[in-house]
Amino acid sequence: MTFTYEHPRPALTVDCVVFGLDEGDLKVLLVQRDLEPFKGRWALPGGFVRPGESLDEAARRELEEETGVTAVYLEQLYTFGEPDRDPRERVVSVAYYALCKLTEHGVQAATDARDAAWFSVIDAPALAFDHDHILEVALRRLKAKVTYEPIGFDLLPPKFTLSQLQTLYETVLERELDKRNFRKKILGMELLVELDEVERDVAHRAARLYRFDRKRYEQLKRRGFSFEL
Amino acid sequence: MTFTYEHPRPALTVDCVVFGLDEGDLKVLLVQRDLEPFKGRWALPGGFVRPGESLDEAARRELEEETGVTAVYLEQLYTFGEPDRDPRERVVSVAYYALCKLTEHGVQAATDARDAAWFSVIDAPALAFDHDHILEVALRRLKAKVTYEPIGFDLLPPKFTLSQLQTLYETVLERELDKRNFRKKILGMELLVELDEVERDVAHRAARLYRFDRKRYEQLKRRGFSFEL
DNA sequence: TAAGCTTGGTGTAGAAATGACACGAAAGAA
DNA sequence: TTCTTTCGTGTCATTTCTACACCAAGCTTA
Repeated sequence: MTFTYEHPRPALTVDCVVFGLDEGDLKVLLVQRDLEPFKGRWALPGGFVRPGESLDEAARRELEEETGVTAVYLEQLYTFGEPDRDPRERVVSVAYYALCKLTEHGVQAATDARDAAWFSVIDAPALAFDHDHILEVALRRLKAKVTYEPIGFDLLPPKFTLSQLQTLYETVLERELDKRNFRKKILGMELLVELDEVERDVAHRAARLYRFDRKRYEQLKRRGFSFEL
Repeated sequence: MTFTYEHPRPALTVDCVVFGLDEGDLKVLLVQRDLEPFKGRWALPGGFVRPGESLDEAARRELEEETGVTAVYLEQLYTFGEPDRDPRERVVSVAYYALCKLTEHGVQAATDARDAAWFSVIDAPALAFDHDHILEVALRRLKAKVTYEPIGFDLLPPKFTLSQLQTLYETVLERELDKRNFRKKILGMELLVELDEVERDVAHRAARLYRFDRKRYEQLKRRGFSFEL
């Protein structure tokens, strides 16, 4: 079956930059291409937008299909449409970035569908197409976004310590933060619920666990609160 | 001549939200549709992306063709791809927003190409397709952006007074600012050059004219300066 | 079981940024 | 010459930011 139009149309794809957090290491999920062009090179997971599905849906579907990851946070990043970004033909790609809890999508993603694997963003390999550029834009956006919206929680397990949270911010922002000031700021936002529970199996004093109160966040956001770090 | 593909492809368009400033009034440039669907309704200027042209180029070209406006500032906004946003067939639209000096593209735009006209954003008519929604997103983005990047200058003539600049911010942000604090902040950024010139033909004390030092802005930006208001 | 190691958890003070506030000067209009 | 309008300017109180250090808890190991 074929489809015919009066004017040429670019192919439309979605690509996803999926971030995960492994201790003090920011990781990105890549898939290895098994077709030309760029066969064998690593690339962002993505694929064609299907009829009847929205762009968001396409991004979520491709991510799930190609890597098995069901990301919690997914946001449109930018649309890349340089005429020659794909050597075969014109392809316009709507890029998304996603955050997911690495603990839940651990190493098995590497064996799941195709060849997917997590790479440190600092030493990721050279990617296919203009995906290096897309990754760069995504990183810039992530850094900007965490400073004024509490999206970082989507990178952590549901229960976390304040130290983990601080490490997250330090990792993403690539700078150190003062422990006391950080705790003051974060707790002052009143977005965290202190749990009656502490860390387990650590070789030192166990830290208190917290969870992110998403409901409260939605509330405060509607009332126009800001969440700058 | 026709074009045939193995899979269905959405049509790809660009749409532009063009902002202009008329004293204390933020305006948006609209065109009246002369074809079904939504014939006679006002809509954002835009059109199909042509082969060989980038998305940015397409936006600039459509804007120029449909309205005669050559906007100074143009930035990609968001890509809208709900399957049913166009009743005829699937159309994915990459939306841009643009800022231009209304003084240079005054009322003549209304008579130029087709039927283009400036509307106050506060009482713009109901638009075709999902353009109301796009306009809303553009406004939100513009408000956010002016608070941390000095893009507002692209809405003013090359030489302007501090009062004009303040009115601009007050208009876009929809809140009043303190004159003395505003001047302190703005001049403290060292982005303005004081000219040896004052306003003319005003029925009161003439104000000093300034111009935006774009070179210096690029410099400071590279050095990581921020420009929060 | 005592000493040691590691991380958890807490407050204060000086510096900087913010926000509120009022009046004389300039220039054209009446 | 008087009136009207906008221009242009500084200070002070409050809030926010930033830098900084020590004891407590709990496991490890000698």
